[in-house]
Amino acid sequence: MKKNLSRGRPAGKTDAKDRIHEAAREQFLERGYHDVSMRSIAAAAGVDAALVSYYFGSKQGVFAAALQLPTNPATIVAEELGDLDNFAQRVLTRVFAVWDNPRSGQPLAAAASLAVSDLSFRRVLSEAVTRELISPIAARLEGPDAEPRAAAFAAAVSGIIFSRYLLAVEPTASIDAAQLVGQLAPALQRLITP
Amino acid sequence: MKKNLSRGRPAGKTDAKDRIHEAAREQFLERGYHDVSMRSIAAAAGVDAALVSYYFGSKQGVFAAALQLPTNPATIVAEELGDLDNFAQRVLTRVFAVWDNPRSGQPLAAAASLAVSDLSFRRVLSEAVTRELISPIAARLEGPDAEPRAAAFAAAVSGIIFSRYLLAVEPTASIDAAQLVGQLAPALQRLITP
DNA sequence: GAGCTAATTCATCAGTGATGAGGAAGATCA
DNA sequence: TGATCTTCCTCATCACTGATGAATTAGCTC
Repeated sequence: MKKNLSRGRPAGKTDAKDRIHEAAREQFLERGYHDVSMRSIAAAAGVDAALVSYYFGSKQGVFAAALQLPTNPATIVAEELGDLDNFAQRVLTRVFAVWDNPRSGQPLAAAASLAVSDLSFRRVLSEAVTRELISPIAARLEGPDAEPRAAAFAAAVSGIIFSRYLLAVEPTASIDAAQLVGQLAPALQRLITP
Repeated sequence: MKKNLSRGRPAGKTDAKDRIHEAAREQFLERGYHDVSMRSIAAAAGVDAALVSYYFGSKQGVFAAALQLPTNPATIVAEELGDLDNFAQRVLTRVFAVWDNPRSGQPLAAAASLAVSDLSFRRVLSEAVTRELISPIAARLEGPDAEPRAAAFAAAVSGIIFSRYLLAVEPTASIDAAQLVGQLAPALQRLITP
């Protein structure tokens, strides 16, 4: 549409890549993956659409770069794994804190929702869950069936996340986090220390 | 590409709509929503792409029609709601039976994964979960916080589904259904009858 | 047979992600 | 200084996508 009439490298320092990154992050967080286009990102950044490909390779590339996850869920587990008493309660409390915070929760939600619909992302996420969440927990558990029990715990937690943040099922989505912890923690704790 | 040279209504009875429906179902189940195009459906059905829109209105329309869910999850809950003893165990057993069966599980998985990535589908599914799953369960529960407790139960169950069938996290994805029920049922039962 | 409706293809539209060609500025090295 | 190379950037274009209006033909009703 709008011809720029200035081909070639512009004079002075260049911040186009940062502007693209910022515009991409804004749009992906607000509108999700499929409702954002290369061209809409480029337009918001005041740049030709080809430049997005030039810097980030592909749409998935921009997405991955824009949503650098600020809080790795695995670190939560690692930090709380010290002792297993009230493990469920502490993990849930921190999980809600992260996901309820827009700065960290929105990117996580965007990434998770893409993972469900995209095969290659799904494989990455599924392996990460096993490697960084389930295995460390299982290593601390006593008794038989450590691995499946840890997996059951992870599944339950991800279900809460799924319902509250991805599907937004009421009343789970709107309820106070502390109250939710109170209701869930005892049952989930039983999964790992029966 | 291939010109047909025969415009207008063809002679004889017409089964084009059924062929489209069948081709759509096949492709959606095998390749998911985004990797299937109107044109690929039409080609498989031996028909012009515009005919798909003509019969089903839109891509979402074909999708919804093609994946008429063969087993409504709500009926499982309704049928098991008779008494609350071992409710968790019975529901889990039936849930796994439905999702492990490809005929019913694949469409459910396809629908769920689209719901996560598409806003309008998400609203529909989220309201359906509240209306058809949580509210009926809550109505049977005694004590305070019936609604949130029912929601917590639904969240936990959907988490198992999410991990096992959508993300396919190991070992939850490959483990025997009966064993999974044994590990999960007691904890989940506590959510609805503490 | 006249007219209406249903079924079908075709042409076309605006939009998508991606890629190669080319141009202009800066960096490097003689 | 100048020649060459690399980086940054736009433009044109490709093969697709979902969608829609026009044209065409068959069957139905009166």
